[in-house]
Amino acid sequence: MQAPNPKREETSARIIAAAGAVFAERGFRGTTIRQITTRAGVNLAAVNYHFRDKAELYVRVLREAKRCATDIIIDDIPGDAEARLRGFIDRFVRYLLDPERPAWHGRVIALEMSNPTPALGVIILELTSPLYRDVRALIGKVVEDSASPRELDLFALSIFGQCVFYVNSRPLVEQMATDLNKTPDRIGRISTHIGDFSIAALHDFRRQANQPRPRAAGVRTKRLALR
Amino acid sequence: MQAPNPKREETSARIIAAAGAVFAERGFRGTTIRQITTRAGVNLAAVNYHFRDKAELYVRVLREAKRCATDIIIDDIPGDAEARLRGFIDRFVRYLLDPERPAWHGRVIALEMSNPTPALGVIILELTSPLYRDVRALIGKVVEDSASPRELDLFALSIFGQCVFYVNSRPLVEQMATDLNKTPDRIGRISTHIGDFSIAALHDFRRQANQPRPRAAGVRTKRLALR
DNA sequence: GGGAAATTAAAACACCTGTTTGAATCGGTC
DNA sequence: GACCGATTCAAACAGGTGTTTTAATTTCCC
Repeated sequence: MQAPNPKREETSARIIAAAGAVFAERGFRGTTIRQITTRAGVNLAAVNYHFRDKAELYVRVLREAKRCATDIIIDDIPGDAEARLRGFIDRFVRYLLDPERPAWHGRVIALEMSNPTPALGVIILELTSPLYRDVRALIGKVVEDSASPRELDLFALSIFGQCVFYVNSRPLVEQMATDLNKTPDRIGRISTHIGDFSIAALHDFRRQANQPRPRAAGVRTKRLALR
Repeated sequence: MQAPNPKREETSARIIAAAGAVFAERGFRGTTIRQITTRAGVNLAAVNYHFRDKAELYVRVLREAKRCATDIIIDDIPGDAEARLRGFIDRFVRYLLDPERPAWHGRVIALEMSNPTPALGVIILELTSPLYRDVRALIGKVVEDSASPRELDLFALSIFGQCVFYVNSRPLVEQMATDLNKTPDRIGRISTHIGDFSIAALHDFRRQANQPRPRAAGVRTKRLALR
């Protein structure tokens, strides 16, 4: 009624919703247009009519996932650097795992990163780059600028890695940590843990950086003679 | 010459090598038999002749990756629990990232875990289950049995997550941590970092568990009012 | 209600997929 | 050299893929 094409919006939305779910489950290559249209309850040709082709539909799905990720921005989180880092982790984990939102929002992005298509560069990196940069800067504040750029990267990757693992290797998580999945506030529990775990490691790094003589010389640099 | 079927062994091996590389790059569903046979320089029908079908070849590839992962076992690593945990992390990271081995060994398993096929249960979990169990027990020793089963799971997942991230989200790692990839001993640097990061977090947990009154009450359990 | 545009529907298209076929070639043995 | 099983090869197969086509239907405006 409001737009010149009322039905168009509806079926487009239904296709995107169905496509998001299937893409998140089977990846771009593993998904067929017939799976999408069947799930959406629309005709097979609808995808090529409303979107140009399968690739463009995929881009639209990624864009939608990206759009819903903008509220992860950490500018509005109050408190000191540590609290803001905890806040980011909480939001990020919820974005990835919260069943309230369409389950595919986080997973379709994680899948695209582990199995990239040409869409990776134009969409995903646009989303992750500022996020990564902000988190990296935040970590720098937590350790009071005592880390080198390379160390900042390692810290950031450790934090991202912990978060993404739950959605990227879900079968393993569900198989191994069986009683964790039964926890009532599972997501909150995970988020709090990753925050505790990471903050503790960063504090330890800052402490060792501030006292030039490490408490146990050689421990941090000990390399193992293996293999 | 040695076996009753000299050529058979050779082309089988070439197919497995080529298939491993392609499967690791594009996943099971995204890989075509023609890609494999072209890369291996063998006839198209060779796959169905030497292996029954594509699925069985995939299982053989996973089995090969699993076979080469057996030397990650941590029984033979000397030292205390902390040193053994560091040793495991080092071996695991090298298994995933070391370009010396066929690059697909770790990645084909990581891909299978993020995008499972029916082969997941019968191969991958056979490999990861004992690994996970051992690491979990090792963590228990590091924190001197002060962690609940659920907390042990969270710790183990944090460590695995950090390691797997580098191979699972490789595009992001390469794009973001640019100068890390230029580091000469990149893999050793990563392994050492994950060890430091995790051990520090575990030590902090043990310290707080041993002194019943936490140094800053409320910090560990503080939940953020976001969204 | 008539008519033009937008949308849906069914069918077909060309192409690629995994797999099979049957003949050609190779390897060693008598 | 002739034989025979094992292996390779080119060709073809049935089925599924993304996409296009063409007609039917709906929607909205006059």
